[in-house]
Amino acid sequence: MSLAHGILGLLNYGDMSGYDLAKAFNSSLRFFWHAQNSQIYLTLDKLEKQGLITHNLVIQTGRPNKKVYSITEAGKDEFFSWLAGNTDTKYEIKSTFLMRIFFAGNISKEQSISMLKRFIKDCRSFLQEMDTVPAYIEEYAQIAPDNAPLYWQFTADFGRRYVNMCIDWAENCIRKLGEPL
Amino acid sequence: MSLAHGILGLLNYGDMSGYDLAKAFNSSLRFFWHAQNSQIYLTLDKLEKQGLITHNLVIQTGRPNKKVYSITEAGKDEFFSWLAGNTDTKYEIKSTFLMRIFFAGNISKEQSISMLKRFIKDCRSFLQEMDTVPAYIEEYAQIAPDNAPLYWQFTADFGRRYVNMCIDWAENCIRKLGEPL
DNA sequence: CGTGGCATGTAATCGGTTACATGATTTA
DNA sequence: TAAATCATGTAACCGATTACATGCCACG
Repeated sequence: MSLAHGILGLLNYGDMSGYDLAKAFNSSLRFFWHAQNSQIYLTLDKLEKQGLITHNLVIQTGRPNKKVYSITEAGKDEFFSWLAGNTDTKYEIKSTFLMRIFFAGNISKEQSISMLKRFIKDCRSFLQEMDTVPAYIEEYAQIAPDNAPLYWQFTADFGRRYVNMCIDWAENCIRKLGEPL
Repeated sequence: MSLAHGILGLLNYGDMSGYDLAKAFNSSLRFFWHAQNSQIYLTLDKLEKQGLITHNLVIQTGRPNKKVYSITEAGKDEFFSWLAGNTDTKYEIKSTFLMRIFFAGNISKEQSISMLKRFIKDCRSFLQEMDTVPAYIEEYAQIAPDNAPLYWQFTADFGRRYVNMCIDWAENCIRKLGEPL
């Protein structure tokens, strides 16, 4: 449901191809929505059938042709009513990793500590990847109006805080399990 | 995929009905996995077809009859191999709320501040609900072995830290938007 | 007399994942 | 010459959501 609105929101900033959208989702929007490219193309078809977007085919030489999508008036209406809509917040986390921790009483303390350490390592490498994000934001800032990049940074900041929280939590777990860091 | 393993893990602690499982998911496991009861019954059927669990019908008077499920040997094998399996951590957050924030450059500053305040309010009420969690954990601790409750507390702690992080983040956003708290 | 707890499900739909398929061009 | 980038999709499947359906009993 929200992938569709994310696409509408991006197209509201400017025309893009499916490929461009996939790039945006896997860079600027990755902190709160991961999207497979196949899913993006599927959603694009659906939105077009609903009349919320249109495309025109751009013939390229030396590169594959592409479909450049634009948002329609109906699409803008839909997007803005979604944006202003009800904001009931649900606790949304689904994590197989935490499920494993929940059942870690069944495995040895050493095993669970190594799981937690692995988790910390993954978090740290994610943090490093994240350092390249400001560049993406500046890149897209060219097409977006005024204060939009501020909000983009808010979501990136959320990502950073989340991952740091994860690291703190995991270190605390290890400490409670009685092993020095 | 993980709902199934969560069910196997719970049944590994002791026999339960679908109703009991639903209660467990909506109390102790809520910090990392929310499950609809319909989905639980569906998954129960699937697991039984796969021979990972069995049930026997318990006739009750004064109450609806119930199916009490038990894990089989095959189920235990599956559960333990999942538990010890590969632990690649993905950044898993999907949030419509953050998507709205991402696009908040399109609405007024006042509107986005009120969205953030609403978010903080929801987080705080979630924190309050969470205070009743230790009780649940003690209740289930009776059937679970030794150090299991410690890990349960880890996941509950994750939930608390997450929600607190959300509050801090949102307050910081409001501050950056130039309004006093 | 109404609410909440106990208890189990079906049907329709959807959103998403995984794997597969293709193929030219640019860059290291 | 191999890898990365550009570019778009299909097919199969699955996990999950939403809405609906039923009905008794205990408690306040």
